[in-house]
Formats: sequence, C-alpha cells, structure tokens
Amino acid sequence: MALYTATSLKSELNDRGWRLTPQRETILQVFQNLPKAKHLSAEELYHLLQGEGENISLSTIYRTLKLMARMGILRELELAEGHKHYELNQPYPHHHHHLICVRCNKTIEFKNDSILKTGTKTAQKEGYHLLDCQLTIHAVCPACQRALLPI
Amino acid sequence: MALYTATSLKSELNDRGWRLTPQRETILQVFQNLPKAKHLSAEELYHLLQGEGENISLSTIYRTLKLMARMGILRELELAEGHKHYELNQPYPHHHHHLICVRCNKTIEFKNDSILKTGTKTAQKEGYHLLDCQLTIHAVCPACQRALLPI
DNA sequence: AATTGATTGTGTATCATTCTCATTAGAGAG
DNA sequence: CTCTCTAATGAGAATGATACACAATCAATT
Repeated sequence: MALYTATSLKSELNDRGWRLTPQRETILQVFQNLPKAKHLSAEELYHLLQGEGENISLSTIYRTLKLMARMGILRELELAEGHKHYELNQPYPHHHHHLICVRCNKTIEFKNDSILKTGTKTAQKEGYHLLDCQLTIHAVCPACQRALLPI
Repeated sequence: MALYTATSLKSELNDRGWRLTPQRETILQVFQNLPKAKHLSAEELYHLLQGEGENISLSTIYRTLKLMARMGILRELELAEGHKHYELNQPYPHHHHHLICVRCNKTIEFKNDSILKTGTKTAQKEGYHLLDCQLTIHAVCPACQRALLPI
C-alpha cells in the first residue's frame, strides 16, 4: 500500500529476480495518473493505452495486472460487470470500499477507517502478510427498489 | 438473511409472480444441509446433485444460484479459484468473512460483528436494501511467505 | 380442467482470461 | 561495453465459466 515510483518498482522487482520493463512502467503510470477512485478493466486499460499510442498487448496487460495485484500495488475489484477491475491500492486516507446494486450495477464508494484496522488485525493474527482488504456490500439501490423489476 | 423453508420460499417467489419448482426446492435444501460455512461452485453443486440421483441441468443451476443471490438467500463469494462460490446467507451469529492467500488460495473464515453493522448502516444511509456484506482480505499466508515462490 | 406464462433442458454462443511458443530484451557478470 | 542468461513480450489459440435461444414442460390461478 505504498506509493510507487519507477525506481522503487524496479528495485522491488529486481529483488525477486524480475525486471522492470517499459510496459510495466507505463501501466503503473496510467493508474497513478487516473482520477482518484477510478478503476479500469483489462480491456479498458488496453484501449486507453491504444488511444495514447502505446501498443501493449492484451496478454501483457493481463499478466501485469495480476502481477501488480499480487505485489499489493493494485487492488483487484470484483464489481458487478462480470470482469475484474483494478485500481491503485492506496493507503489510509484514500482507502475505500464498494456498495453495489445487484440489479443496475450502480456502485458507490465509501470510506470506513475501522475496516482497514480490522483487516490488518485479522491478517496479523493469522500470520498473513496483508495485501488488500475490501468490504463489498451487495444491495438494491433506491431506484431499483421502486422499479419492482424482475430479479 | 432469514432461514427459508419450502413454504416461505414459495410465498416469496409467488409474491413476485414466480414459481417454486422442485429444482429450486432441492437446491435450497442442499445448501441448508451443507456443513456450516461450506460453500459450493455451480459445477460442484451440479456433481453433488448428480451423485444424489438428482438430474438438474447446469443452466438451471446457474440460473437458480443467481436468482437466490439476488433474493438475498445465498451469498455470492469471489474467492481465488476463478469461479464463484455460493453459500447460505446466514444472519448474525453465523455471518463471516474471508481471508484469502493470493498464492495458494488457502482461505480462512473469520467473524467480526462490527462489519455487519457497518454494512447495514452504510446501505441504510444510501437508501439501499442490504442483501449481503462481506469483507475480503487478500494476503500471503505464512507458508507462502516462507516459500519465496515467484509471484 | 383449462389457461397462461414462468421455468426447464439441451445445445450453442460468448466473453474474460490463460496458455503456448518463438522472439526480444532487462540485469548482472566480467 | 559486451556477453550470457532467462524473464518478458506479442500473437494467436485454447480454456473455462457463464449466458443465451428456443421448444417443451409444468406451476399457479381461474
């Protein structure tokens, strides 16, 4: 949950015998320049990069997203769209959670300090090294309650 | 988050113009007879039913799992295996959360009363009708920390 | 018992993600 | 700076979970 620069990313990769590539650096930058609390799917990141003239293959994007999630740099979000989203894994003041309407998929972000504390304490107690903790609330939004739509 | 019987399931379905079918009743029973905190994937449920001589098609299983999750009867869990798992959505004393090792996928369940309160309050504040709230912690387990394995 | 439309089963389609493998290119050693 | 080793990439194929289409069935209501 730290802020990464190209240099710190490089040293963390090299420590494990891995490499800093232009693709990885570019992808990290994209997430760092993203508006706060904005998240991207693999496909969205792919097209965003295409639009900037950066040709990084979809395979590399999938590999990099998974790698950075496992390093704790990115959070992997399972929202309602049927595919994963990723966002920077930011520390305390920006750490947030998601309230999702299971009908229209509308998603609201909210903050709660005690949850991160609970997560940290729980991981610690079991000897786990914490990467991310997120509270996901599944619910029906006001509009969909009124709509009385099927399912 | 209530306990369902065939009758209460039927009335809740009928209220919405839907029907109680033998397949739906059977699937609900399977989850109710499952050991506490055990969860099933669609495929696992399918084979479990086959073993009991119940021939319910995979399509129906997927449809029913999604339906019951949207009704708040089941919880949809996104663990680490790449497919969803389902379990009974049980009230307070049994409500729990998951601590997942992103490397070996080992999953630990834990309880925390305050999280459910937080979820309830958050949903309420936004006017959402709560179905489920779950804290998911991604981390690296002690064994995988020692293993120093890639990724 | 008749009617209506929700539900099922079968097979097919789709879509996200992973895999394969030949090629490229970081990182460390000398 | 050059060499070596092997991680990483790109392109396309493969996989696997899930959704869909549609004809046949059957639960609920009259």
